[in-house]
Amino acid sequence: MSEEEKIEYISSILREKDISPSLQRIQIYKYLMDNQVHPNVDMIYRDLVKKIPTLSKTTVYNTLKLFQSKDLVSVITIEENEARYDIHTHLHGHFKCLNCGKIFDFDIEELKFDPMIEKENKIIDQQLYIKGYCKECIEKMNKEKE
Amino acid sequence: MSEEEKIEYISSILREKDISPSLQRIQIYKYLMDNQVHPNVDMIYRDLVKKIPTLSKTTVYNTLKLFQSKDLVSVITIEENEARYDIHTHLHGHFKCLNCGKIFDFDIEELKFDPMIEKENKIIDQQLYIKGYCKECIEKMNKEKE
DNA sequence: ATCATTGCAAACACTTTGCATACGC
DNA sequence: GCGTATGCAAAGTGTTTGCAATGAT
Repeated sequence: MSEEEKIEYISSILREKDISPSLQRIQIYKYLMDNQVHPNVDMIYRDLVKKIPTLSKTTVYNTLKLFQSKDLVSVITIEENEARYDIHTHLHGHFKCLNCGKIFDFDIEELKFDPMIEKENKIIDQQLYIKGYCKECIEKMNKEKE
Repeated sequence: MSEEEKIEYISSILREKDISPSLQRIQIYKYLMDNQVHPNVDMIYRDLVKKIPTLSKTTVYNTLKLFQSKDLVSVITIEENEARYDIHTHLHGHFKCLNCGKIFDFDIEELKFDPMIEKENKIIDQQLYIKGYCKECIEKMNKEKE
């Protein structure tokens, strides 16, 4: 997809949700598409302000809140101190390495829990978070031991 | 279990983890035992300051951090803006009602995901969060419609 | 011209830090 | 008496709010 095509594609997604596709909104959405690393507000701001020098953090906050309310992005609260954002896709889990801080996705086949939960309550969003030590950090730690 | 027995029991748990069982620490642990509603720091502080008038929020923060590091409590980050605390027990999920704000536990039989995740990485903690509308709120909303 | 969007600055809320006081062995 | 635990006050950090300036149709 060319850059222009991508922008047109994003614009159509936004229009479908009754969001007027401003420069800032398109770029924030594009950033989330291109950088699926679950960025926080600061990362989004610091990278995009290079392209849009007048950009303010408030706009990033406003836009993400808008996207959230329209179900375009989901918030990941695996970190205790800050929100991270993810383009809304299929159900997947998030693994956070307690050593290097990296957060990566993994596929979930199925979440098995008491079916009454689903029957009695209305589920809007599900998040599975796993914390631990990632493959790379474990290997590094093992090497250091030698 | 009598009150004294409970305090003795908590003291032994703390001592096992090399934590000297001070009045504050015992009462914070007891609060988490007695009130399994996933309180935040403010709830713990507001209730306990009635019993311990000199209590400070700093102590609540310090103590919870200490308990966390000793694996006595787990932090629930289902809320975007604040941490909630839970006595460390068996694996269970948390459901948060987007209407009334209540958070309740539910049992998980099994978490099914790619076994490579478990093989390659070291899992320390797992959290499953579900957000939606709870039974009571759904019933209330349906009644209001009539 | 009007309405929506943006962005600055200030306010907010939760949490952490520095340091002096108080407590326990 | 000495080391740890406590608690006040201030600072820090992520986020929200109020409002004026800007932009789009």
